[in-house]
Amino acid sequence: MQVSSNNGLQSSECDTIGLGDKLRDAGLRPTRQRLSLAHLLFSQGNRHVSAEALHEEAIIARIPVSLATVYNTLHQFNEAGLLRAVAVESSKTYFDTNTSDHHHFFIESENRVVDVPASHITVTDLPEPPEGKEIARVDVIVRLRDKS
Amino acid sequence: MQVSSNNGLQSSECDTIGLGDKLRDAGLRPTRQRLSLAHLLFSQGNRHVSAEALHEEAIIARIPVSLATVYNTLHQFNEAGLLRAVAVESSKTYFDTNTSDHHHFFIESENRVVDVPASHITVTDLPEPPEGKEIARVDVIVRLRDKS
DNA sequence: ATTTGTGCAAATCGTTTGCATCTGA
DNA sequence: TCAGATGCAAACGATTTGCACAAAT
Repeated sequence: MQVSSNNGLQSSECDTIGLGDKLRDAGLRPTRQRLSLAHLLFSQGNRHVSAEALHEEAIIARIPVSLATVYNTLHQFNEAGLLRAVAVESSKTYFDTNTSDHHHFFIESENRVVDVPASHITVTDLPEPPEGKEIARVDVIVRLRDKS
Repeated sequence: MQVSSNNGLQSSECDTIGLGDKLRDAGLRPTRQRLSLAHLLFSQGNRHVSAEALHEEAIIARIPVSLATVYNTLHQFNEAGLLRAVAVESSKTYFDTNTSDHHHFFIESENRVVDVPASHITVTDLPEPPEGKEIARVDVIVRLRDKS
């Protein structure tokens, strides 16, 4: 839960070096705002953020970045495989920093996405995909409601 | 007025009488536009429609109905359990006329939702829901991409 | 210097809402 | 009658886009 980020310049190459390479490898220029956002996203364990939430976080951390850039960045990260957009029936889009094979709870009352605890859920008996298609991935959403 | 509130008779492609009862049972007044939309929705087998698509269909079928009413109606049907909103990562909301327990393909290249052929897909090893929550339902989305 | 990213505001898109007008029971 | 439905247009929230400016290579 460390939040304080050096606003902008990162002369200390501790973990921003890794991020820089990560971005470069993904074909993205390691700019200030991309590095900052990447830091917010990837240095706090697995997260599920909306663009708006990340933007607010950035502002609070005194990282000057516009909402448009946050959207751009999230999509670029998503396409680069650094993030994963989660499919939930909600007006907003959520991005998951955990790109490994796993599934989600969706808490209806809070509009919140949570990882399903490790390695639970097994999907078997998958159907044949239609002609000319292949399975890109399988998403399981366990929708939770408040116990009545 | 007819008195039946049984569930035995399903109207797939019959008259609007069955639909009228269906709506009445759901606590919805069987108005012209609701009956017409219900007819479009339920007399053609299982469908996955967006509000806009259904609206266009209605216009083409010379059923005068506003887009706002289509939205209202879809949501009312959804809450009444006559339809099911499908969670896909897409800007639009899709409604499924098949309310039974089943799962979906999502064809990325066409932004289209399709039922998974009967009774395929088994989900096991479901996790314990967090304290105070219960599982409302489990959705599986098999995302398909064009075979490369 | 050239290319790519960024910020801002305006534009878009899907969806919702306010309100005056209709309609079905 | 009269609560409940409908249509329209304006309002809305999330996301995108156009373009001038700034930063990275």
